[in-house]
Amino acid sequence: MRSVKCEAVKTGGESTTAEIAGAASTSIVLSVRDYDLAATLDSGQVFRWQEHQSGWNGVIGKHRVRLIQVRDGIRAETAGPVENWDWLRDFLQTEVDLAAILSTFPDDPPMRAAVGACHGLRVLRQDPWECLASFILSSTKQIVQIRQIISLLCERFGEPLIWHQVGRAVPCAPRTTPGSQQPCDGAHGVTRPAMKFLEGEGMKGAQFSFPTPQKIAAAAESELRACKMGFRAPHLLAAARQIADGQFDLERPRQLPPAEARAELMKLRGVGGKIADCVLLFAYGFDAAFPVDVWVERALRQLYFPRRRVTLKRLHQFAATHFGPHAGCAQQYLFHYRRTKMK
DNA sequence: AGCCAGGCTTGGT
DNA sequence: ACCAAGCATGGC
Repeated sequence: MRSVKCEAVKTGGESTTAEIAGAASTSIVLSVRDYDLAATLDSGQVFRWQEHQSGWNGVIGKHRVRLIQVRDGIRAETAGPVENWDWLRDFLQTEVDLAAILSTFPDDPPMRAAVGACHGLRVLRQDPWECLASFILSSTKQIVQIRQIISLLCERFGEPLIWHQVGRAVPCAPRTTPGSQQPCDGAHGVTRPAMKFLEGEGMKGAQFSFPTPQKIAAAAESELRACKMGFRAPHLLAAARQIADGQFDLERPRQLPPAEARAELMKLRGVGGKIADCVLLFAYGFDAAFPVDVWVERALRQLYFPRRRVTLKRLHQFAATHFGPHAGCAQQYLFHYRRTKMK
């Protein structure tokens, strides 16, 4: 039995429970402990989530979603009715036992400090293509700039989701199904959004799906450069083409042992060791993958090797042996701790 | 092996 | 208001 509470859908006084009854609703509360939504969505794993009026607006696949931290877990609201919320649980990884992961971390002062300062920080599970493309665009960029590039990319190459009805289109009239209560607005075959949040400023940048590899592959390099991605444009274009023409199978790394999956990803243009590690961890769920960026490098040097000269290679060796089977999660704590809580 | 490749932020004046 | 320096990673 899943630890999920289902909320009633407000449709003319009628009360339905999603999932249990197999009916669709536009909101749900995923009950979960030890989950800091803000820290998780703002820890350099994902780049499209915007905080707005004490909630977070974003896109998961073709779903426009608003997430709110509530007492017992995370409340989600969507644009259209949803019958099965597994995609949301998968993205948020709400069924992961965080305490069990933390118990595998090394018991040393730096790790205790990082964990103590970042309660409820989680590792998400992203779509491989979106994750790969995002991290190709991340190289030598700061998080604010990565956000801007991806936002432009989605605006110009993604599908508009403004009035998007998840699943099949619902006819305008007559009304028979719950969750499609609005009168026709002239656009046949779509319904109007159920929630206020789906209109206005709060959803800027969260109105488009992430463009497919096919869509990017068909773009001109100059169009991509116009999204301010600079020298990353040819990298993204080449990677998109490798995937679009079937030369590279995004599902393959999933079935490979970690080292081989990493090597496979590094066959893609614009993907080196660091970006491969990010995709292994954030998209494919290789829990031991340990991406080392400047923040993590600084954290490792300051916390584990103060006043000692250590090569980057040595840091990698240390990381590979010291942090255990969930090193990637440990890395996320070190990253967030160093970036937001130290000096 | 060292240099180059956007553009945004930061800090100095 | 303006300008220079810093960032941060893969490719040649």
